Amino acid sequence: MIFTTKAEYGVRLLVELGRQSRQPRPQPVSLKVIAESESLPLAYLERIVALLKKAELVESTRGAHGGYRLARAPEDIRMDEVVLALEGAVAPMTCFVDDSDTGRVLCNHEEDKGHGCATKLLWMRVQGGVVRALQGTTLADLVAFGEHGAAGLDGGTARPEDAPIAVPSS
Amino acid sequence: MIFTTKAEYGVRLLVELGRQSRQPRPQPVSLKVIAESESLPLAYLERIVALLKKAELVESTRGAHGGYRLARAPEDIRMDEVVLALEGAVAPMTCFVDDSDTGRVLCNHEEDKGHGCATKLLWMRVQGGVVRALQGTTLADLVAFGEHGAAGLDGGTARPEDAPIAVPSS
DNA sequence: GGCAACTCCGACCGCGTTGGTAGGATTGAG
DNA sequence: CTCAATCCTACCAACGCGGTCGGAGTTGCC
Repeated sequence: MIFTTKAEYGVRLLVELGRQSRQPRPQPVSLKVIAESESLPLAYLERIVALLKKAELVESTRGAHGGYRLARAPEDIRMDEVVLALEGAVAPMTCFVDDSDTGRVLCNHEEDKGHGCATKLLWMRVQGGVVRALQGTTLADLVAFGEHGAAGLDGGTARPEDAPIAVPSS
Repeated sequence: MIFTTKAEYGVRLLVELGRQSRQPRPQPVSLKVIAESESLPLAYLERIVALLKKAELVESTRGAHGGYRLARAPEDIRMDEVVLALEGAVAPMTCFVDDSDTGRVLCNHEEDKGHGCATKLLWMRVQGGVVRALQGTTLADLVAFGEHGAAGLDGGTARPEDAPIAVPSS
């Protein structure tokens, strides 16, 4: 499993806020409303939205009739930011560490007697695929998708026809 | 983190076998040799290679001078098969279940009052990216990459220039 | 002022998975 | 026979995930 429920719930929450944000006078939405609307545990949502706030993706107003709203327009919220805030990072393997100077990704066991870590090529490609999907999707896309149904699902998704990639018996 | 060490060790193991398989008279390689060569725990490797054998990706000969060898040529071993055997499946979220009749992926909470689960679009795109990277890479690619160094890393990988996607403080 | 509705914050906890280890049974070459 | 290898099952510590609880701070409204 790639993502946990943090990402799932967090994105659902943002979509809900994104719907509200298009109204003429967008009022802040309380977590209680969202929790009931999406059938999610309120206390858990609180911790999730805290991550989004720390990343400056949402803003909050406290007190009665308070709540949350988007810090930017849905078109300007890319999903790589969101997932980074919620899940911490998208790295395919634990051996992927960041060289904090250059920002380049590299592998722990590089020095394996001459030939570098052969698996690196694979993990780089996988990560590239994930990152591209994340960067190419905005919150506005998801909000629109929620309205119009399944339209746009095939845009760059290329659902594997021959390989089910289904959940096995395990 | 997307993959566990099962995938990491398993792929390393296959790469090692892939190197051997190109010799004129390919002898089976014992796990002990691989474990020492890659600095991996032998007992754990045994369990991992069992998964590969069950998926008919490797063959074994028992007894003295026994060991493992690839069941096919490295060019015919695609990484989606390998990861499926090792990790069980590649699904971005727990809510992705397989409709075992059609093989189509769908989501648990479809009926959210009219507008379908809006996050589905995102997870489909992500999964598509992963699956395409996995299907587009063969064991032969990894073996060749291990020899020639970093050549070929950019082939379709599109390393994100502006987004470090680095491991954060967490 | 006081209450109710919110956000905020830290501690706690059961559970399943991950990453190993231990120990032995079986098989085959020399 | 003996040694080297695969095979197989059980066991275990540590960790992260998903979630709860209780309380403290903030604000609108009567």
